[in-house]
Amino acid sequence: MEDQKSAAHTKALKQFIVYWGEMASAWGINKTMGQIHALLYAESRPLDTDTIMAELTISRGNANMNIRKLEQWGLVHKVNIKGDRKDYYTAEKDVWTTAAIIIRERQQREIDPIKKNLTECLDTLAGLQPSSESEKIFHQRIEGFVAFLDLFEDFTKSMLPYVSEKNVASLRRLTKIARMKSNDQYFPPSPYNKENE
Amino acid sequence: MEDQKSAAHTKALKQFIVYWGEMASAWGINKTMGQIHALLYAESRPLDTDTIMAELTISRGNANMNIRKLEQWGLVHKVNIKGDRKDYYTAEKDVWTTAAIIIRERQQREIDPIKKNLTECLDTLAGLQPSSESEKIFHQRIEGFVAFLDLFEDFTKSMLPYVSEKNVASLRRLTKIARMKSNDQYFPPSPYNKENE
DNA sequence: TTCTGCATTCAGATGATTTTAAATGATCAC
DNA sequence: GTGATCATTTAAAATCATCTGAATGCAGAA
Repeated sequence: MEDQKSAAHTKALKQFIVYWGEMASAWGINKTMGQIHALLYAESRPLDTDTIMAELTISRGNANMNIRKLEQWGLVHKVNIKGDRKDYYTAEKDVWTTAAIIIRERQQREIDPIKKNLTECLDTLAGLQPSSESEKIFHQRIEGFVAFLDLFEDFTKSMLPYVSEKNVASLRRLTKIARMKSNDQYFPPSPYNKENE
Repeated sequence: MEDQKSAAHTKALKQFIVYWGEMASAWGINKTMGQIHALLYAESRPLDTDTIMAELTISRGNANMNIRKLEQWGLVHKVNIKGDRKDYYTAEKDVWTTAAIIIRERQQREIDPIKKNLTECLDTLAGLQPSSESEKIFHQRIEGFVAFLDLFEDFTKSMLPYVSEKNVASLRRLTKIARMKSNDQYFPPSPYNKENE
């Protein structure tokens, strides 16, 4: 059952894991969690904890903690193999579903609570007559930001279900519509050209 | 010129700064950087370093470092006031432009290099005849992921310039289109209901 | 029941990031 | 030139997130 892997495959897999781990940090996911996910995403068959530990040279505790977090998120699923007491794990394989899950988690854990707080903060101000120009402006700024979070959430919720590996083409079409409608082609250029380092 | 602020305003401002700082962490920006940005975003007039230091109770070095980072990102601009040697700073005020800048930075610093690496990784594999089923699958998985990053970038670049405070309405329309076109209303539900903690 | 094989938890170790405080640099007024 | 004012850099300290390894828990086998 265990199929032989070429050296190139092994090397590429290792790199893939490293890169995915790095990217994970960019998405509010810790390195190990990302690497475990990469390993499971790349492998066709489910792996057990010991294999994961060995492959990534991490401790059992670390492996366990992060596997469970991945399970909670819904990115990884437990698989039971009959006649074997060990737990095996496998990853969700559709990248879009994966992205949707990650975005949903971040929304829930990081954006929603802040939106709630800011809305409260706004309520406090709402009753008062703004006593000065700067108060009025401040008020507007918070409102603007909350509106942004709202629309962003709305947008995310609309877009995510729409995309999956099955209808990437449709998304491309939508992207094109957006681009056409966009008369001012403003995409702020990076203001500095990696001058140093 | 200095206008008096009500207690409610001051309290709300403090909270706003705290929340923004928290949210910043979720976006790959450190807390102080986020708080300075919040302060400058909320204030109508430019502030100098000493005011910022006092307002956030942070050291000069810390203030300086983070102001400069914000400037490099293009989220904050230096303002010179005639007859004053001090530098004053003010923030970009359009939330969408702000979001666009943040996303662009993250794209550049975190996603692009990984995409480049993965593409190379893929090139290595490309020449080889896949020697087994799992190699073929692995190959497909990386391809899938790179395609995802490509489309994501493309999408981001299309959408961001399109949105700004001036045309939020158009975005709403687009969101509606997306929602209508989306026949399968799949938005993965969170698999766990904050059972503990 | 006890033993075995895993899964899970947790206190402390490690390592990364952020912050500070003090030193240095730059520019202007005199 | 000198002193004053602010900006910038730096090394070391503080803080924070992550990881480990040993202890504990739990379920099935004998």
